[in-house]
Parts: sequence; C-alpha cells; structure tokens
Amino acid sequence: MMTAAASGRPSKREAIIETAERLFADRGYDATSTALIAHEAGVPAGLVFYHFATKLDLLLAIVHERPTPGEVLRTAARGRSVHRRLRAVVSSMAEELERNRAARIIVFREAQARPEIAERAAELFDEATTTVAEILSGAEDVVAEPDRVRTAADLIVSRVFLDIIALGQADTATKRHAAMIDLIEESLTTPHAE
Amino acid sequence: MMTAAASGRPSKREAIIETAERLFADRGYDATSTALIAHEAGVPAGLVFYHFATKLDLLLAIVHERPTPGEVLRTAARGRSVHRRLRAVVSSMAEELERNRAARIIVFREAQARPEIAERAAELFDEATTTVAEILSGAEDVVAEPDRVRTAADLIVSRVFLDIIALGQADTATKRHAAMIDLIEESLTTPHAE
Amino acid sequence: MMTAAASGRPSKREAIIETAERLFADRGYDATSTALIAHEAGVPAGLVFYHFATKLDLLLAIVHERPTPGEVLRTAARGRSVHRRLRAVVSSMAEELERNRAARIIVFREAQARPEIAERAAELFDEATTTVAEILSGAEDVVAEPDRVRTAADLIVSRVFLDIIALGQADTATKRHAAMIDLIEESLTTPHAE
Amino acid sequence: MMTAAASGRPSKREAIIETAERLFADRGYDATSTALIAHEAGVPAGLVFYHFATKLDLLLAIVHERPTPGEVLRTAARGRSVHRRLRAVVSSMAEELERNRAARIIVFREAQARPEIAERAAELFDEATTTVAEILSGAEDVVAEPDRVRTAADLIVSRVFLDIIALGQADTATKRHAAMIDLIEESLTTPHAE
DNA sequence: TATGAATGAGTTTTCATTCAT
DNA sequence: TATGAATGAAAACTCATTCAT
Repeated sequence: MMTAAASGRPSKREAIIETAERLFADRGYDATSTALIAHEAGVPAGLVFYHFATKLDLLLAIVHERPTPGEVLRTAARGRSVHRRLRAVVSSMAEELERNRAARIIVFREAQARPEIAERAAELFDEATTTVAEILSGAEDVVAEPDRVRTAADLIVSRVFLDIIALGQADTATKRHAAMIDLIEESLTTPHAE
Repeated sequence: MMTAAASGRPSKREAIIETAERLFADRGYDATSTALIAHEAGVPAGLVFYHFATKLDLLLAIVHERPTPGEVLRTAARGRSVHRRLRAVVSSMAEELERNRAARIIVFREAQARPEIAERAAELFDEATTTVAEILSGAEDVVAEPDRVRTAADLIVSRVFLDIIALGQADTATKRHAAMIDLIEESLTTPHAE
Repeated sequence: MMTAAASGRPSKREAIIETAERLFADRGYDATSTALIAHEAGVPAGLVFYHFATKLDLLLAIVHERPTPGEVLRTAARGRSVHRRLRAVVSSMAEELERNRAARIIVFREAQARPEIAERAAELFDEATTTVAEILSGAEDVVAEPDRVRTAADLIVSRVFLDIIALGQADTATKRHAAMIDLIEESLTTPHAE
Repeated sequence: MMTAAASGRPSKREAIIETAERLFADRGYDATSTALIAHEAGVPAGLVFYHFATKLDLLLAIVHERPTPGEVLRTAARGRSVHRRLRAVVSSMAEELERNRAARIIVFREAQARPEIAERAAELFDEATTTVAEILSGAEDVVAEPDRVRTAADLIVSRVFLDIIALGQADTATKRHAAMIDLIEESLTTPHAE
C-alpha cells in the first residue's frame, strides 16, 4: 500500500499545512480560524484535528517543516572574490526568503509572544549569519578579521530579513542590495586603519 | 471646570491606552482581550468602547500617538566626526526604541496583516533613515557620497529596528553596535577606491 | 419668562420626540438606541433621560401625543350622498395616516409585543371605524342597516390602515381606493335582497 | 446512515426554528435573544450559529420555510355559489393564518424595517389576493366584472390579514367574517347599476 | 436645564476542540 | 482516515441608565 505522498496524490495533511501557511501569513495566526483553513483547503473541519492535536501544533509544523535559510545558503555559489560571494549570498538568501516568505513572516511575527517560536526565529537568524560569515571568510581577497566579517554578515542578514518580515519593498530591493554589497565589500577588502 | 488632563488626575483614557500598549506588546493584539485591558487598567469593560469605537481604533491610537524615532533622533548630539555622530545616533535610537519598545513592537508586528499600520511602519522607518543620513552627512570627515551615506543609514536603522521588533538580545546589543559603528565609520571616512 | 414652545424656539424635548419618531418608524424601537436619537436630534446623550425617565416613556409619548385619526375624520366634509361621504372619508383618512405615518407604523408594529400599545392601537382603530360608520349612516341615500354600515366602515378602515402599516403601495392606492369606494357604495345604497 | 429527519428523531435545527418562531412572535425579533432561543429549544447556545450564520438568517428561514397562504387557499373547497366559496375561502384563510400565526406576525411586523422581508410580505399578500379572486370568479352566480372581483378579494384578504397581524380579536372574528361575507357576496351577485 | 463620562449587564457571534459514526 | 454536528467558553461590542458637575 502506498502512502499518499508516495502515490503523488496530494495528501490532505499537506493541503492543510499549505493553506494554513498562506492564511497565517496573510491574516495572522490568531485571526485565522481552523474552520477557515479547513474550508480553503477543501477538507472537512474535523480533519484538521485529526492531523494536528491543536492549532498550535499546526503552527509549529509550519515553522519546523521548512528548510532553513542556512541550508540553502550552504549551497550558494562560492566565487573567488568577496564581491562574487557577497552577490551569491545576498541573492540566494533573498530568493529563499521570497520562496518561503509566508513561513518566515509567520516565524518572526509570532515570535514576539511565543517563546517556542522565538527560539526558532533566533535559530534561523543565527544559522544564516554564521553561514554567511563562513562563506565570506573563505574568499581570496578578504583582509578583515573574523569579527568584522561576522559583523558584516550580521548586517547583511538583518537587512535581507527585514525586507521580508516587515518592510518588503520588493521593487527597490535589488538596488538597495547592490549598494549594500558595495559598502560591505569595501569594508572587508580594505586594510583596517587602526 | 478643569479637564482631567489639566487637573493632573490621570485620565482613564490614558490608562486604557497605556495598559493596552503593554499588553499588546506582551501577548499580541489578537491575544489580548478588551476585558483584560479594562481589568488591568482598573476601569469597567464598557469604558474601553466609550473612548474607542473598536478595538482596532485603540490599536491605531497607540500606533499614532507616540513621538516618532525620527523626531527623537533630530535632537541627538552632533559631534564633529562621523564616529561621534554614529555613536550618538545609534545610542539615541536604541534608547528611544527601548523607551517605546511596546509601541514599536506593535507597529511592526501588526503591520503584516493591516495596511493602515504597514503604512505607519514604513513612515517610521523612512523618517529614521533619512534623519540618520542627514546627521551623518554633516560630519567633518565624511568622504563618502550621499548614496553611500544613505546606504549606511539604512543598515544602521535596519539593524537597530530588528533588535527591537524581532530578536531583541539586549545583552549583546552594545557590543554588536560598537562593531557596526566601526565598520560603518570606516566605509564613510575612507576614500572610495573605484 | 417665555417657555421654549411659546418663544418659537424649537424645544429640545420636541426635537427628541420628532427624531425618535422618525427613527423608531424607520428601524424599529429596539433597533434604535437612545444615543442615536440624541445624536441625530443634536442634543447630548444625557438629555434624553432628563426629559423621559425611560426609553419606553419616550415611545409612549410618541404614541399618545398625536391627534387620533378619528379626530381628524370628524372634520371630514359631509356631502349628501354616500358617494361623497365615502370619498371624503377615505381621502381624509389616507391623508391623515400619511401625515402621521411614522407614529401609526410605530403603534401597530410595537403593539404585537406590548400590551400598553396594543390597547392604543385598538383604540385608534375602533374610534376610526365608529366615526366612519357615523358619517356614512348620515348620508341621504343610505338604505343599509346599521350593522352593514358598520361592516363597510370596518372594511374601509382595515384597508386604509393596512396600506400604511404593512403594504404601503402609495402608487396604486388611489385607484384601489376608488374601486373600493365603488363596491362599498353600491352595497350601502342597494336594497338588501334577503 | 440515516439522517436526523428520516430517523424520526427531531432535528435540533427544527427545534431551533420552531422555538424562534414562537418567541419572535411573542416578544419581537429584537427583544428575543439567541441565548433564550437556545435555552428554550434545549440546545447549547453555539448551535444556533452552527445552523444559522446570523440571527437574521434564522429569521429569514422562518419567513421562507412555511407554506404560503396562497398554497393552502388553492385547496379550499369550491362550491357552486359565491356564498359557498366565500365561506370556504374566508374560513380556510383564517385557519391557515391561525396555524401559522407566529410566522405571519413575524413577516408583517418585521417587514417595516427590512426590505428583504417586506418583499416577502408583499408576495404573500398578492398571492393570496390573486388566489381568492380566481376562486370567486369561478362561481356560477358571479355577475361582477373581474376588476370588482379583485377588489372584493383585496378587501377580504386585507381584513383577515389585519386580524392576525395587528388586532387579532379572535372572539368577534366569526361574526365579523359573516357580515363581511354577506356584504361582499351581494356586491358580486347583484348586477352593477351604472 | 444641560452635559458627557461612566457603568455593568446583556447581546451576537466566534472558535478551538470533541465526538459519534 | 474521514466527517459534520455538537459544545461551551470567551470574544467584541451595545446600550439603557446614572451621576457629578
């Protein structure tokens, strides 16, 4: 007997998760009723609670069942120069966040009031920062010390996360990213005048 | 006949706003009942709706009746050097955000699902960035072009805002800020190698 | 010192009554709040309860402070023939009901659930029927017995009241009234074939 | 799997409708709380809103889920003479209205302030009038023209409706009906003297 | 006679969750 | 694994009425 997933038939559990993700991102967790999720997912109301014991469990499933930005970053192209690596890192992060926009919004928005999720948000942020720092420090032309590389990584990750979770002005993002890359690049490739 | 405000007697309207601000920040807008607000503010439940037609109106009052970070920044100390200005700007922003932490959290958290508030969030961010850029460009030792100054301002504001609205690790903030100031300072005072 | 009424200045009490009458007729007694009445009348909320001890008292004032249809009917023109009297009676009743439409609607609508008002509704109806019967029986060419005249009066009053209180199709009323007059006239002027 | 209806078990939805009908008629729509309805129907408060999205929907269900007086009239006995038909029509209408008294009261009382229901009230009235006119015009001894038959039908329906919706004096109704039948009969069976 | 804030009981409605089938 | 009715606690909001001034 094949599972729903293996058979290609979209499992109802998946449908619930995906619908919930979209709705939670659009209207917020509290403002989304389980009945609405069921309705929009095309499943009976009771089924939500067959698959998820509570509404919070459904939220946690969304929050944990996505690849982390860090994982994706690790596969980013690694050119020789800081410049190339910066560009690869920023664009692959932006892309990933865009792809999982709903999940990211949810994580960061709900983090404020829910310790469980705050922990996850911190995890995602730290992992991303660490990965970016690693990538940058591997470039040929880096002259900055590890701490400064970390600071640069932190600024980059902060700015790109903020795009998504609060002020997503997609139209101006590319230009802004280029300017940021430029500034950061210089600070990593210029000898630090003490 | 004296008004409540003039008489020094704390108006019940103020009590409601302040209590709501605290609770909204702690538990989220949706998760805070108007009954709880009234209870904690020490007023009868009905009074909330005498002063604010709807719960959303109460939220909007909180969101609009606070000084903006930009206003506060404008009064920040302006030393001669980029370094001094950066320090003044970062610390006064951090201080202001800390003071109005609740209101800021609310604005940015609730912005996701509420266009009216999203607009306000963008306003606050833009005003802060513009003000920071202005302050920095007035320093004696700036060599960077206006665009770069703006980019630097954007990075600073992003990072400090993010502290508050999502991942406020107050313990490491000071150190992180110093590192950021250092990096940014250099990028503004070092001639740009084209 | 002149009273408000005598001075020509519209008393606020009057304003409240008139506004309440309109609103009660449009939206129903229960669905009209005293706050709305005060607002639309342009008076402060507290004043309603200065003039009327309870909301029900305000309703009763409206219900009792209008001339009855019977009073108006008594002044209707009295021609010689049944025909003339019928026409006079029907048109003066229709006119009166139109003028006091709101009050009539209120009386009959609220009568269902409020004994005090049901009594008033029955009063208005009986008085009107009795007056119409009197007027008709005084015509020269009446041959019908008093009971039949009363029956005719009852049908007329029923039909005209119904126009107002439930199915007021003002456009077709005139034609309908003419046909009714015609039918009734004949029944009163033709010797009853036993 | 049997449905509640098929199983003979009284459905809770039905219980809600019937209880609401009674209470709305007795105390008025606005003055009847959904909590009271639920309580008297013996169901939990929440169930009302599972079956009816809003209180108004419950009212509309009552207003639309009853046979119309016209339908019932169509099955009224049709004797040969106008007299027999009049008696059959009046008594079957009175009976029907008595049986569905609550629903009729509700329709006509609530029509004033609610267009949706006003439409239904007009429908019920028109259908009844048309059916009565049809029945009367089929009698052997009718000499009146169609327009006059319609006028007679209108008077009859008006009077019987008014009994129910506003001034239901059940005690005198029978006598009044007999007198009305008498008057109307004559007007339909006597040649019209132009 | 006027005023507007205050009060608290009551209203409709929502909703996570349970349960019998 | 599904299903849809059922449940009851809690939510936002309304409102007649009171009261100090």
